[in-house]
Amino acid sequence: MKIDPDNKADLSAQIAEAIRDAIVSGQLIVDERLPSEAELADHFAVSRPTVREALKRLAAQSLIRTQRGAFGGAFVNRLSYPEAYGQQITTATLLLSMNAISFDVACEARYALERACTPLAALRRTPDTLATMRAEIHRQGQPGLTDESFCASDVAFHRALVDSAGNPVLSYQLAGAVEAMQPLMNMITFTARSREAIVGFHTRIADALSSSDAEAAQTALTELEAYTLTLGRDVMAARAPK
Amino acid sequence: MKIDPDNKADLSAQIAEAIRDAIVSGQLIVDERLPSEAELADHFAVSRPTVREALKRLAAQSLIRTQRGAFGGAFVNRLSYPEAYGQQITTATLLLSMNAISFDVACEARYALERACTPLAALRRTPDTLATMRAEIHRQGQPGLTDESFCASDVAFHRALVDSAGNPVLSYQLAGAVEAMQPLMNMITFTARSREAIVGFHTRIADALSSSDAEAAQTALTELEAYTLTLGRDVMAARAPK
DNA sequence: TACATTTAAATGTCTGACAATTTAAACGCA
DNA sequence: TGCGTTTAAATTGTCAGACATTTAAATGTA
Repeated sequence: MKIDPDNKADLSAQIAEAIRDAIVSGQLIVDERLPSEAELADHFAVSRPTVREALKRLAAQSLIRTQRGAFGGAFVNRLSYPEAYGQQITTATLLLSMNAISFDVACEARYALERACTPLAALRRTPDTLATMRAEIHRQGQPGLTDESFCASDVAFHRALVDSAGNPVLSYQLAGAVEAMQPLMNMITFTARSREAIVGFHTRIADALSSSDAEAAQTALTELEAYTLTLGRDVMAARAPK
Repeated sequence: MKIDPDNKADLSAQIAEAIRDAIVSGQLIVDERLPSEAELADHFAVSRPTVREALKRLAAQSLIRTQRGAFGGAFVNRLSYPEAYGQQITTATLLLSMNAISFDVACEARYALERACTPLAALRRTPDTLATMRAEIHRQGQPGLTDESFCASDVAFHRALVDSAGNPVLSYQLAGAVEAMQPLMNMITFTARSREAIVGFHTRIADALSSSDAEAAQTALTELEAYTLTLGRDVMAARAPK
């Protein structure tokens, strides 16, 4: 873990980077304990608050975890799937909300990625994931549902679809794409008719996966994409009239 | 921006969360200046170092940037694509390296995602992205190339393929999938024969995109996936003999 | 042995100070 | 007045030292 010469950037950022490099390069392995804050301060010739700021940076990225008490300290953290999901989702959500991404572009990306899952999902869907999809479809048909709950159920349905592919890396990658769309979808007011149409598409997708018909599932997804696009465009048109 | 009651978790983590919530919920908008550290310390009734640790957590996630001097301070940062790419890549790389993901699973996810891009790429590929792909193919044919350089060029080729789809959100999502594979691919020793085979697949893909033949591109990608899989399996078999 | 107590090591937090940096305002000068 | 220079103020970056809190090992005791 090397030192920092006469770089004039923030010391805490430099130190964080040095430790991060040590982790990604394998010099520090999972569950290994880092030197104590005092030792790190000594090693880098800085004060303890500066070291602490560096460690907090790493903690924010789930690269380390800290434990108080004797024989506590900072440990290299095994990045778990849930943590990775979470980071993926917040990053994707922020990227979309802060960069004026058009509904069309986000929608296209999302459905393209979901279509990538259907061949695998048709092969590997389990009774479990199918049941989840059916349950969400049923919920989406309930009359009293708010738009937000409908959206949340929509997300749950699509996550089940993605998980059906039985590939955790794929699930991780798509978590951001699916979840980050929710704020955009939440702007849509779902009429009884549009809900009915969406439930219809969902049913077709679930049926196709049940019978392992990847092609039918893709077709239904593509039609759902086109339909979602028209809904989104209506909202955008209503938002920016004139 | 609300306070924290009698939660006994780290104060800096709680404060970071409070500010993050304010950002994602839109209470704080892009380029808006946060209160000074002293004011935040006062507001949350903690000391300045504690506030600073919270701010460093947010800075590590590119949620804020800081500026020194009078009228400096912490500002809500617009998450740019390059930053998002970077986070995506480091997270995906760590997830793969720390969780004993099998080569097969990672490979499957990557090619499934890339296949999702081909229909769009066939429609929208530009002379620019095609030229990049051709250039990388040419480089991959050079004799003196090290295995690492070959890998890097392979990544560049696939990124060009993804970028051909002309959808920045899709490019962002796939950055992790493509780049995170590189450490795994780097374990492979590419013989002259395997390089020739890979260049052949790449050429077929580029040709297919040139002539807007999405189906041919998908077929070539699928065959490349199968071929990569055999290479990876050979390495894994050699690694864990007995 | 089993349980309670002590102790030591580490992180979490606070206080107060100074350094470095940057901008706006004040000032001086033609 | 107009413009360049200086000064002052605000803010983050860093440091030193201290105390509080937590945790597990070591120790003592019945």
